[in-house]
Amino acid sequence: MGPMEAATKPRRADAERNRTALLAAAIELFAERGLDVSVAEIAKRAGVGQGTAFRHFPTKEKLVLAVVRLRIDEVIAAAAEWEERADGAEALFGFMARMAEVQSSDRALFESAGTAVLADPEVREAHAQLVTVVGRLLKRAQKAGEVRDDVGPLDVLLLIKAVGAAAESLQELEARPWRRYLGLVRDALSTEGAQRLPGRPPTRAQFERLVEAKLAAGENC
Amino acid sequence: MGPMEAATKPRRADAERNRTALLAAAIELFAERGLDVSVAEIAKRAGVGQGTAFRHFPTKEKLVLAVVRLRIDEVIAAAAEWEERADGAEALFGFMARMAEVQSSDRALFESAGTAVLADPEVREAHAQLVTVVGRLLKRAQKAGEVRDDVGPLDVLLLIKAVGAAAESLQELEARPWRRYLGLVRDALSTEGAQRLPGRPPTRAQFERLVEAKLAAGENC
DNA sequence: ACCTGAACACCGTTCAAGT
DNA sequence: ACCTGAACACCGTTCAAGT
Repeated sequence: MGPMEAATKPRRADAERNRTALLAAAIELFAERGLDVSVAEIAKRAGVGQGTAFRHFPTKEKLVLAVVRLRIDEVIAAAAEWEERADGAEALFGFMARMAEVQSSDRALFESAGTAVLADPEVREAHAQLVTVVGRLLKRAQKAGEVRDDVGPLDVLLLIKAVGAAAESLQELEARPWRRYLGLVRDALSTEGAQRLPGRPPTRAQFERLVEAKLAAGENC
Repeated sequence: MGPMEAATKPRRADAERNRTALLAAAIELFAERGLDVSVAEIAKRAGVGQGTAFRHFPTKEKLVLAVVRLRIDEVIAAAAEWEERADGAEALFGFMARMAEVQSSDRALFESAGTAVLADPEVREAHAQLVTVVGRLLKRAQKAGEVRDDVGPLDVLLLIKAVGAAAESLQELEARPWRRYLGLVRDALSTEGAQRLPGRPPTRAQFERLVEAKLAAGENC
């Protein structure tokens, strides 16, 4: 193994196997029954002792965050795809639809979207990447004159979260309830009939400071 | 006491006092530290044994629902006020701003907005009232030609939830972050530049059926 | 009729003992 | 170096004993 792979420290073969088994079990169970499945059950489905689960993920939250990280990577890939496939508003809303769907199909990503997630360094980096690529999609749609100028990439991500929140109550009622609220967001972001917006677009720098302040203040024993 | 007051069954004096003390303590603690404060702590602040808490509210969820019910009553009152004070879009968005603020100041209302809340008969009735009065506000704004015709009162309530979800991450960053996203919703609901929306406005009848289906299926041991 | 605190089940987390 | 299951603390809920 070359020096480039130093990032992922080498693990014993069984440890590596157990880790991936735990992640797979967690993904399955979180998607099936939400975030309140017990770690004991995840460990059982993965075929390991519960002590092993806590060795790999020292807290349940860390396990959730590992799953969230995988989902964000998925979403980043989708954004990159749309960046090549289309342009302007089409690419932006194509991506937003994809992310809304991922969010609806897995509550893990949604429930922990925005707030404490950024405390985890890995998730933080993935989030930064996501903001960057969404920023590119947004800028192109704005340059084309199709999307209003007074919103930023973090607004876009928060709006996807908003769409998921609205659609959540209608989950079992329709196939893709988020389509309706994404339609409203499309009209909201359109340059047509855009009124002056209160406040300024949130920035990643602000987000970072907010997280650091929380980490400093919160004595999460 | 006349036959009209049969709704609220009479309680012993100490029971009545304990019940209100519990509710007051719950309101305080939920607002301060979120829904994860323990019932034991609520009981302690109310100055009663924890057994007493469970006698009045047989489950923690019931206690939360009682608080939610009070908040909904508050919001209904605000809607009625705006109905008298103003007209058209002004009244609708004045109300929406008020509800967004209540939602931001107390996570209890927000976290349990939309889904399982309607299983509780009291909350269900309050919710029905809320939908009715919001429907009136909405209809007037639509008649005035200021708000698009293809949305219903439940859309409005879900959009307020959405605004709260978007603003949540920015809570400590700005004073009233929801104002920004309510601004976007205003543009989305405006007749100006409204594109055809996928799906149909959700109805209360659908909501009721959804809840009944959940109650029938869910064997919440 | 209502109050109380001890007792129970469950879950996240830790750790001594194994390989 | 890693695995394991028993043990601990905490929380929602129940209940026998009190008034």
